[in-house]
Amino acid sequence: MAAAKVDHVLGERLERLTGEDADSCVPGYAALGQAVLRSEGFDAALRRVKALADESRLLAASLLKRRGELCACEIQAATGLSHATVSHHMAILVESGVVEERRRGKWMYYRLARKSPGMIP
Amino acid sequence: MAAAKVDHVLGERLERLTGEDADSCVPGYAALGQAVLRSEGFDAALRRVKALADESRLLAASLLKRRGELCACEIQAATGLSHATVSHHMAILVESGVVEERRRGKWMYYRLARKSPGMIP
DNA sequence: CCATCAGGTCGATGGATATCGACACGAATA
DNA sequence: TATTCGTGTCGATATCCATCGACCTGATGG
Repeated sequence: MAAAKVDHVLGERLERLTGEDADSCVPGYAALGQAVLRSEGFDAALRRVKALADESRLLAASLLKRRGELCACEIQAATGLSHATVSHHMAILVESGVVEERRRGKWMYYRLARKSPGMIP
Repeated sequence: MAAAKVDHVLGERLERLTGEDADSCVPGYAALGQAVLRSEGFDAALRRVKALADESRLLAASLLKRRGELCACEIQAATGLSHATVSHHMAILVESGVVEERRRGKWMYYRLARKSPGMIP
């Protein structure tokens, strides 16, 4: 676990020379990949980046960062999309935890959530 | 530009009472949306989040964050994907500026790029 | 109570993209 | 030089998802 600082290429060649065949590094890295996939916060981070990985949603988030709070009709005006599409996008942003929503009568207001964890978990 | 602190709902209703029709807030916010879309760094930020908005690519980036540097075959082992798919994913990560690459003989090494700008421009 | 309005929901669809097999290419190796 | 090995490239395909029209839900106003 702590012995991974050596040059892996030399290590792999050494392992091969000592008897292991081509896939000498596979089991260890496969387990590491599975561990990272199941690690705390990976799913949440993936949902956050996926939520922002759309031009319209990143635009909405950027507008919220600049203006603080906007209602759905303003985001619709800024993006030029139909209200159905805006509703769809904002639901994704809210569900991912990037944006918080607040009703006020007929209007729905959106603002960025406080926390800003790094992109890469 | 600095007069946007007032409650937009009251402002919109006031505009409507003063003669403007339903789309009173549309032109201003449409122009704002276009300005943000064309603003410095928006495209780069969009490419970065898009590059990370895939389970395999986010896993690769997370592994690079933990291990510092990995070669293509190790990422292939960790993700369980074909080498063609890994090559495709790493090209996207490199092209977006999230990851840097370095050849050494037959092996291609990847590491995270230094800068980590926020997700939202 | 009825009309209007902001926004949510649903189904269909067109475009984007993740994935892989097959092939190509350069580097190490015998 | 011939051979193996790691990786890039190129279709083809299957899946995902952004978008919108149509309809529905709640709230406001007369």
